[in-house]
Amino acid sequence: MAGASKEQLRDGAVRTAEIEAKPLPMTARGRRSRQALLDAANEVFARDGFADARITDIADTAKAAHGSFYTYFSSKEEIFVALLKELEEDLRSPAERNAEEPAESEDGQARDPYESILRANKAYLTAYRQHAAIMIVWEQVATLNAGVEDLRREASDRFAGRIESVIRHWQETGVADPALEPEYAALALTGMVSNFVYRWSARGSDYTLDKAAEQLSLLWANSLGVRVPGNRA
Amino acid sequence: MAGASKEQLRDGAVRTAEIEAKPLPMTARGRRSRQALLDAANEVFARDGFADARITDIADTAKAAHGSFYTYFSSKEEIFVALLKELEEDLRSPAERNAEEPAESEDGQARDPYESILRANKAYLTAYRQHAAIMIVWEQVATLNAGVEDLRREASDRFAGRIESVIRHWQETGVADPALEPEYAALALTGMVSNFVYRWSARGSDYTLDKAAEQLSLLWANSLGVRVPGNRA
Amino acid sequence: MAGASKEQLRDGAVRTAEIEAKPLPMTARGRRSRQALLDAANEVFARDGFADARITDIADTAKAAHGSFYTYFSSKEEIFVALLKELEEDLRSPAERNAEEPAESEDGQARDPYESILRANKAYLTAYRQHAAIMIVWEQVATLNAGVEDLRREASDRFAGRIESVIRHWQETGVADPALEPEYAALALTGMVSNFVYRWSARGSDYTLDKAAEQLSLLWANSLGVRVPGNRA
Amino acid sequence: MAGASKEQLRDGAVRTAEIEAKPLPMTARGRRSRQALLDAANEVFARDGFADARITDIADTAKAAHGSFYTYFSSKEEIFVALLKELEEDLRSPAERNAEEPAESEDGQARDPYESILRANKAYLTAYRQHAAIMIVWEQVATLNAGVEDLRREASDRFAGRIESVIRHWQETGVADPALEPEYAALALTGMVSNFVYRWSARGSDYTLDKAAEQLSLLWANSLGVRVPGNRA
DNA sequence: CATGAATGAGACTTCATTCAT
DNA sequence: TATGAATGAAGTCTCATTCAT
Repeated sequence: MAGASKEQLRDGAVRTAEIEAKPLPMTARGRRSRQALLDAANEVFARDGFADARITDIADTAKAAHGSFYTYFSSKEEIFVALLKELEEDLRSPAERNAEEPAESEDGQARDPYESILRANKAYLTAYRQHAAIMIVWEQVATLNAGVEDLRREASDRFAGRIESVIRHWQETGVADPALEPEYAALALTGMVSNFVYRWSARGSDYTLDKAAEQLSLLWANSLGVRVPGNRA
Repeated sequence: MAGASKEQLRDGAVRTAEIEAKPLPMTARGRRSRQALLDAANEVFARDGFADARITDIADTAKAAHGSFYTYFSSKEEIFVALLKELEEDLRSPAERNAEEPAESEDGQARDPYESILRANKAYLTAYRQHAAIMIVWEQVATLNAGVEDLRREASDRFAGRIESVIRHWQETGVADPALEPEYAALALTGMVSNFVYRWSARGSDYTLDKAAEQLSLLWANSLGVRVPGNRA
Repeated sequence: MAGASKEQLRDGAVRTAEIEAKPLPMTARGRRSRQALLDAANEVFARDGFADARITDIADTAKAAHGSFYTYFSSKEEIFVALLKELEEDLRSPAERNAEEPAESEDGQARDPYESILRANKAYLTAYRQHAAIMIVWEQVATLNAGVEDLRREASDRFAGRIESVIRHWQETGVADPALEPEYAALALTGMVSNFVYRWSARGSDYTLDKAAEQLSLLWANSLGVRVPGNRA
Repeated sequence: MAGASKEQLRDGAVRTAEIEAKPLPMTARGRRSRQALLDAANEVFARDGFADARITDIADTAKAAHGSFYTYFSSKEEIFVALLKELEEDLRSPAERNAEEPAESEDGQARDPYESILRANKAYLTAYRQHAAIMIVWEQVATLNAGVEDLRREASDRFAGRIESVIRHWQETGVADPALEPEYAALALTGMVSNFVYRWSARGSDYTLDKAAEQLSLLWANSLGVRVPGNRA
């Protein structure tokens, strides 16, 4: 009478209690095992996608017994979400730390708008590239699961929101085209970059990162009406 | 998706592309059954995504016996591809027929570039909107299966390719920024639109289609350096 | 991604729909298979009890593939309940048909009260004996599952209720001790019989059915104050 | 109860009876831990029944590590038997001490038979009531495991045996109906009481203990032919 | 002794696919 | 062709029990 039976018999009332996330391990050994499973999950999800990833494979890859998986996670969903949260930290560092830097360059001058755009795009492309496989899976799963969808929307809204205020600021200071709706523009332009890198990763294209960053930034700058140094009047 | 499926997808990456073993039905009754299955598949894929769609559900939705499915299709992949081919016809009509029109308006004048962009975007948004759910699934499956991936790349390359030549033409005629690489720009801009409509569908946003088309076209025109009528110099 | 995954991903909202009982089979072959599973379940439950019965064993006993079980039942609980319902029919026939007979014997005389008791007890013992193993399991499972508990209570209340009115009638006609509360007495006396037969079955006792019926009836008659023919004044 | 359990129960039927391998703890701390596990087991068995009780839960409830369970007990069966032995002490005190009292009341007169019955029933109902949940589990497990079955039969035989001699004695002294077989009567009447209290516990009935004791005793006395003070001739 | 992590056998379920009618 | 029952491989999850610290 493995598993299901108890719940079924007792109307689930007694022990169900929603989806109680497993507690973090207390010992160092436990932490190592949990981390090994997360690393393995990253590898397996990246390779097989969400739907085809098997818990068995994750455990095997982590060199753990099947059952050990359930010591730390209660489902494929749960480890996937845990993985994304870990990933977010990584992404926030390179991608956002940059944006949080002062708007001035080293020489104390206000940073040139085009240069800001270029730096941001380069940072984004770099970060995405590094985690491309799992990012793609993330995008795929987003449509299926509310929790994941939220994480994703949150992440992209945070980014788009920052861009939106920058655009607004540039409009106020006469740098950007006032005919644009900052909300639409921010959504469209951030989407342009993420879609570009997605397709770029999906096919084995041979665009270089620098060239891509430069072209995307040029489109971005033009579209906003931001002057690009060294470009035609 | 028990067991078999994974293998199929994997093998599919290698072999699928041109299977389509089952012959089209000869009798009217047969054609009706096949069409019912296709319609049902559209509904089920749109609702459940590819991985979670069950052949059982497709058959049930089509009010056919499970076994009947195999009279017309030999796998989930096959009916999915058949569905996409049907879909492409629909998409080509509104979205591309437009683009295939002569570049001149009725009065014999060369069509205004911005107007071209606006028309194209509006047509694309309209078509995508109509088939949003299945388009999203298409995008998801693209990474999993080579046959589907090909269909998808083909479709978007066809579109991006056309844009690419337009840009090239506009650069030659001094309408568009010569600093742009047409290939990058076409990929990025078509991606911008498709990503926008994707996110737009995913959330229940309340942007109107006209406003969205206008803003996207404005960004697009600006980014290329195409003059927008009635906008600041 | 077998089973669980879909439900988990989609919040269970779409397809869960409570516990939709499987439809009865449409073909004769299907009916035969279903019946074979029920018979097998009877055998397995009787031998192993509810908790230790394995679906695998039921399927094997019925000479069906594991998966076939799920064509007709969706869980161990469901087949168990189906089995009990079938059992009830059997029990009702010998045990109750008897009680529903006219209160007069063939010669047109009002039936002797003691004789009524004896006949009822003998019928009950006979029926219970025949299905002893599964009845015991029924009693065990009753505490665990609300649906089964209800079935059981219903069955015994129906029996106790009938006894209660008989006692009341005998009290009114001066046959039975008026100091008794019919409700308590009915519960206690029906319980006495069912408990007796339960313990009797559990151990391999060597009491004979006739002797047991006679002794139980004697206790029963005495306790109510019903005169027993041939007994001391 | 994954896998192992079934075998254990089966083997248990053959071997269990006298295992009790683990030695009692030497230190005070050890004794406290053991007792905490027993108390926890009582709670968990009462709530979940035997088959669904998990060692994990027992350990958790006792606020002990899972591993600690095995310091004191080597299986679910073992702790269950240990628990029953503890329980028996409790039951023997109120229920049997009473019966072991001299058959005379304080004034030196032989105790009235009806009064004896009433006292015994009241004591039994009280004791059972107090431990109802675990008693029910006991009854259920009895069919599964020989060791437990023995304990149970021993307990009820001890009780029924005593009743049997009382009946025999009353028959010899002309107090009870000589047509009764003392063995049957004792089994049936003790069963009547235990079944009554069982059903009474199972449903949330509102019978009072005193009323129940009185009615059961009345039935009991009547059935034996024992004169009930204050009742009709 | 206590702890909590690790193990793995075993049971459950699903569903694509085949087949007899 | 249509039907619906049968099959079984594959994957999920649980939990008693062992073990290193």
